[in-house]
Amino acid sequence: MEEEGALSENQLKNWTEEQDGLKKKLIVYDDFTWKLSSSMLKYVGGVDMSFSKEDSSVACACLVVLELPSLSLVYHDFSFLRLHVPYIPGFLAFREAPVLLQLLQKMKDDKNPFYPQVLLVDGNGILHPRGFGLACHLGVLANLPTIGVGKNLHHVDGLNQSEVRRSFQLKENEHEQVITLVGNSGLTWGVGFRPTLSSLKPIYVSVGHRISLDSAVNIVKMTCKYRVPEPIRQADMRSRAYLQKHQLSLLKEPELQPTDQTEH
DNA sequence: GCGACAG
DNA sequence: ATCTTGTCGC
Repeated sequence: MEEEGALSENQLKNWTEEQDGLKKKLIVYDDFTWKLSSSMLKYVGGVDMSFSKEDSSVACACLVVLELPSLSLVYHDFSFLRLHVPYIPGFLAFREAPVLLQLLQKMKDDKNPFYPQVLLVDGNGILHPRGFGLACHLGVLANLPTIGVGKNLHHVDGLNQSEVRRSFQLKENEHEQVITLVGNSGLTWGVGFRPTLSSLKPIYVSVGHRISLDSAVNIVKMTCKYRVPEPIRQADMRSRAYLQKHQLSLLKEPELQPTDQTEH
């Protein structure tokens, strides 16, 4: 009834090799036909997952699509399932990417007109020990522009959460909404972002796939009503609500198949 | 060796 | 990730 325990070193090695292999396809500049400044960007997707506290292998994945500039919801879909892969820092994609890809693929198969032009992912992009987090992983496999959004900082290349918060407090930065995350190596990994100047806890935005950091930050700005960009926030709230409503029946079914339910 | 470590 | 109400403040 629980997820698998510790993984073999071989598995981690295989996963590392898979990340390094997929990383060769990563594109970190704007690779799309629409223009941010125009009204050609209409459909922004968001994905998130919630988990049962009784059985952490029971999960609900949610994909939403919001329409710009109103940020109104035009699509949402869920998948309820049992996960058999544990969460290991640096390997989140192997736990969450399969079901999220399935939700995207279903939209594509249905030729749904609201298929997202860009996807916001709860989890990092290149802000990752090997420069290939969940947002990159999803972007490459779905061949879709993606943006990574972390609610906590994954400590990479000497980056440190409290230091980022401190630099937002500096007087020279008191009017800054964005702080570039430059590691000890001199590489830029992403930005710390605060939706309001009074926000104490920033979010961390990094390039996923087929987008530049500058464009990624602009899209986050366009979709941020609260701390977390609205597409991810909607996917978060809806996956949590769906889980709480249905988990009783799910906990009773040891071998329940993944079930999709589209509503819109 | 020890601690840190997206969700 | 998950638990969890009210409450203080703009």
